[in-house]
Amino acid sequence: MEGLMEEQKLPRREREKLAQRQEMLDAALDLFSKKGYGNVSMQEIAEKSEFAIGTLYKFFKNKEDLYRALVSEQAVRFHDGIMEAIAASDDEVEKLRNFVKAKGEVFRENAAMIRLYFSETQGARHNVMVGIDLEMRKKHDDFMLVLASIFESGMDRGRFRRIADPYHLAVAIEHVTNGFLLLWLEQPGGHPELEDPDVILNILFKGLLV
Amino acid sequence: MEGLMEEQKLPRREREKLAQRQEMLDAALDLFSKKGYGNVSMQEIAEKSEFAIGTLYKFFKNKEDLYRALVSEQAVRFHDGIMEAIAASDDEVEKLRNFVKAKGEVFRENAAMIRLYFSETQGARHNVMVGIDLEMRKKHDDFMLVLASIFESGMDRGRFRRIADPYHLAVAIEHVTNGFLLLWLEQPGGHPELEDPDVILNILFKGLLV
Amino acid sequence: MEGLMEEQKLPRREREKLAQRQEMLDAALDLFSKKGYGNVSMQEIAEKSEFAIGTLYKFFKNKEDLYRALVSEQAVRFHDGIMEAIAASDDEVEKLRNFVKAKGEVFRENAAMIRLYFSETQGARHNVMVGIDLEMRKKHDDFMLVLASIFESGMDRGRFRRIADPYHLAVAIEHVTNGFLLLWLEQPGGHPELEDPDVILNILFKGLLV
Amino acid sequence: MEGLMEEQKLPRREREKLAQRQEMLDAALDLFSKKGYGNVSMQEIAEKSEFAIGTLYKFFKNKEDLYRALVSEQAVRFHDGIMEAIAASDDEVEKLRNFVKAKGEVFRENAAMIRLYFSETQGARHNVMVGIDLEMRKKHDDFMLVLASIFESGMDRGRFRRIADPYHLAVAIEHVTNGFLLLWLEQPGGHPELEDPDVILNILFKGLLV
DNA sequence: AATGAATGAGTTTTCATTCAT
DNA sequence: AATGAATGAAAACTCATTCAT
Repeated sequence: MEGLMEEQKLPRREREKLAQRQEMLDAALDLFSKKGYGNVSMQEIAEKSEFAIGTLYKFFKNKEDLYRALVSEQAVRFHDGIMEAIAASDDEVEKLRNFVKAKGEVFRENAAMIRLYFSETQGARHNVMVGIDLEMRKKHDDFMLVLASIFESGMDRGRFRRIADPYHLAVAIEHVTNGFLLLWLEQPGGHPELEDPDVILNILFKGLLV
Repeated sequence: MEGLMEEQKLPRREREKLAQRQEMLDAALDLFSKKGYGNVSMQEIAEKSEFAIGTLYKFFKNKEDLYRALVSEQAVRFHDGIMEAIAASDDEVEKLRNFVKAKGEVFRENAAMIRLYFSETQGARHNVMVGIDLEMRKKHDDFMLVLASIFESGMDRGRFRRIADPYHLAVAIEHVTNGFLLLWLEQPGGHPELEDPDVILNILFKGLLV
Repeated sequence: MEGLMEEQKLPRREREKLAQRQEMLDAALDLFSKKGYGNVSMQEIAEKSEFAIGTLYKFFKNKEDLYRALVSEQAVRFHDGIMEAIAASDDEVEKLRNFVKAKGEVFRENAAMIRLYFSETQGARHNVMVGIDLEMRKKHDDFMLVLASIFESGMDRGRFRRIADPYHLAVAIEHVTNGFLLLWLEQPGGHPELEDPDVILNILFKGLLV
Repeated sequence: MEGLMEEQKLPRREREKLAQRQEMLDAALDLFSKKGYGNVSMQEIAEKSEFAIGTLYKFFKNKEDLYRALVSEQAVRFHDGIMEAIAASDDEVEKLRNFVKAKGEVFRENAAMIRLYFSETQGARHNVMVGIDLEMRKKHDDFMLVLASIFESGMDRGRFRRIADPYHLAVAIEHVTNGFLLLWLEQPGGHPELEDPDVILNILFKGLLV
């Protein structure tokens, strides 16, 4: 909302520039998520976004810079959105529910981006971002600490049982949600029950053992 | 065990060939896991494995074929090892414990291979294997069904409470273990408590909610 | 002197244009002499001279044209200055002394320009000016004839011995001065004795052989 | 002479490699000397030498490396040849005569190379060899000292008059010969008298002044 | 008239793959 | 069978030049 208002205030030329930049990033996102970083040429991105190659290089220093911008800008948006959702309640259970809900929404709205996000935050971190994205990395680490603190305060306040280390629980909930969202990514709409956050939360909330 | 016996039966020439092939794959695994597929040249693999480039091409149709062989053979080992561990007990809880234990061991022994495993089973499946790895994919899907069936039979036999869909529980345990193992991958030895499978299992076994 | 008077007569607009043009050429001279033609972009010249690229192209058809203008204008100044110095006396010895003196002064005042002068009058005439600079070439050839005529008239008038063909002597004095000035260019101030023209002239004036 | 004998001893493969390398250098020399470094593409050199571009890069790390090899190998040959000619006599006058003669021969046999040599040893040293060719530079400086020492010993032995500093005389003879050879380069055969070394030497040997 | 954003041809360089030895 | 020299297509990137504003 604020973002929109700010954009309106920019001089026309600036707004155009931003729009162009976005078109380039959109084209790149589509191509990268379909074919993978290594199989997309700058030529292709230029053609798809309908700019000349030289223009791409006016906006991004090189291919890696373009890629980094793409991943990092989106990641910032994701994290910020999810953090906001968490902050919207004071109750720990509600916070977790909001987290799962918001993460699900982000996933469903940005499937293409998510594939990229996974290829960079999970495993093979060398692919393109060889030790780059320190900023992104930091964001993610901070976020895990926020999740952990939710479990901790829930325990302190007697809402949660101390079944495990709070940080371990943070890791668990982060990866369980990823797992389910990946499931959805593979066949969108194939698991409508997963759109209910409680289906996911119950796995942690209720004990499996009799 | 069986593998070894089979090899013994092969004529010398054949055994040599297999050994050569393995040296190539080992060199490739090391390089790919360190630098990423796109940053490793066939020249490098040839040098590291001490074969001529042409010889590499006698064994593998092209670079992608070599990569595919590498990933799929490793994945086979990986899955087979874990399946075996699961089969070693009839008790569902014990099966899950064996699963977590075996997966952890495989991880710790094959960090290089794991990076590859993640870059191919998680998200960005396009990186190199654009729609390839069908065989691998199938293996993984089958494995998830095996996991699900453990939960199901546990429920049927009254060992587990029906807190969630068995397949969902399979997804959960798969990703929770991944999460913890990834943690270990980042700082090996940094989380010694995670070497106890029960620390991980408890997260699913015990209910968080009071 | 005349140059200045002419400029004063020009309408303001014209004078401004000439001044702008000169700023462009000055910036270009500095860059070309420091980095070489091939390593200087029009962008850089535009930035250094504080004009827009488009404006550069209003003044010069293209990069080569700008370069040509630069070299040829400098060469004109150079040759005119030296010709004037030569004309300032009627005595041949004095003419040669003035030539050496004036050439040395021009060198010391315009080291940047000199590097350009050498790269164009010596050897590798193709560098940029592939068969271009006919005008410049002509100037230089004429100048050699002037030098030769000094030797000739000196011989006719009995001031010089007929030790060699006058044109050969012209070539000799031209290159000997170049050699010494190049020496100075490499370590300015390193050879103060060379600022005395007679040190150079004596090499031709006095016979080496006993 | 020795060079040839050595080559004969090399294994066939090595000899072929050297021959290929030479073909590349020959093609490059021709193109560079005709069009200038900046106006010759690796593609062109590849085509002219009838190798694939990749093969060029097997022999030379990059374009600059190829250029450097070209200039420096030839320069070494030139300097060595001339040094040898100088060493062939004990008499100073004879040494200088041999120098002028040998330099003339080298010029006449290697006109294309000479253009390149000038563009790198004279003036605009940045063109390509920005502070590179230290080895070459050193060779040339050493050579000037050798020339100077000839003048010095000639003076000590009473063969030469002390008309100037020996190093200055070295600079003078180096540049006077360059001047005449450049003259010849412009119209080969146009100045047959310059093939007699004494025509050049007399300019220094005999005094101009009456 | 002045600007500088946009262009895209052209350059260097890499590397998977082939094939003669 | 094994080799590795040779290939050349394809990629990243630069920069002189144009032209709408």
